[in-house]
Amino acid sequence: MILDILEGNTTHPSANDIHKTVVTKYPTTSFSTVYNTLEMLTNVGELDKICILGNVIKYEPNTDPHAHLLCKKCNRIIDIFEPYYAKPSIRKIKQFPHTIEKVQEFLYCTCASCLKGRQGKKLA
Amino acid sequence: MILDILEGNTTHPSANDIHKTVVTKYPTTSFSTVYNTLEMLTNVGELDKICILGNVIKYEPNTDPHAHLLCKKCNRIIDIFEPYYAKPSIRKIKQFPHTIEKVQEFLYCTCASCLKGRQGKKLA
DNA sequence: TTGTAAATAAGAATCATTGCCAATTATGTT
DNA sequence: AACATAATTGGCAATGATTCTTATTTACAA
Repeated sequence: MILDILEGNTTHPSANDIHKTVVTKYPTTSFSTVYNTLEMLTNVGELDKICILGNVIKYEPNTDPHAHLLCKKCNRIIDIFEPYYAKPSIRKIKQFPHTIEKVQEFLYCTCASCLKGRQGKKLA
Repeated sequence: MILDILEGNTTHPSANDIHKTVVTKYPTTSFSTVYNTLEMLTNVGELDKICILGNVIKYEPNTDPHAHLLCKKCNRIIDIFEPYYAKPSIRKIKQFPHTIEKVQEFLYCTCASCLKGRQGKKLA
């Protein structure tokens, strides 16, 4: 069910968000199980964790390389695939050849909606 | 004193690390003061916060654009200025013109020392 | 000196995450 | 089916980084 919740989900939910959804169907589900499952799914490569400046960990079902745009006004996280994202050109780092397994790129900005003064409620 | 500790420091210390150093000279210094000072220095642009996947916040005195290499074996954070780092080409993002204020890039890897089997103690 | 504002210390509060363990469930074997 | 064993789960306590609160101290100005 956790995979179903995350499949195609672009809202980057936290463990707490996911738990809230799961308990509507399986009311006794504990946080342990949610965290264990998310950890397992991350380890097998189904999910990525993203964490912005010490806030809660969010779970990203789209593991294709892409950047995340972080709006300081509304706290929303927006996936950016093109054209900013720097595709890993690993060989260029002579000190660390062939060892980079993952790249995370965070772009701090004011999002388009907030720029136009029509952003929604600020997320937690 | 906190600025002095961080000046030229490439170890990316945490608030706790900084507090430990400060109390050797000013034994009554509280965490409140350390956190308040770090927050203030961040707000005036002297420091950047960096946070890796839910670990503690580390403080980076070098605010020049650069990437961070994160070794999974020894947990060390290494500054990378060239040639990987994608310099912000902000104008290329049509959806978000002229609004990107900061870019953070994290490269997950095994560092050169660990590759050669001579890494130091794993950091906390 | 005296009043007022700012900074600080101390510790409690918060809260996401992890750890622990007993209870439950699944799996495999006769 | 009955049993043994392993894996998963639920409940909740523990952890620990960060924030909050409040009284106290310090800095500054009139």
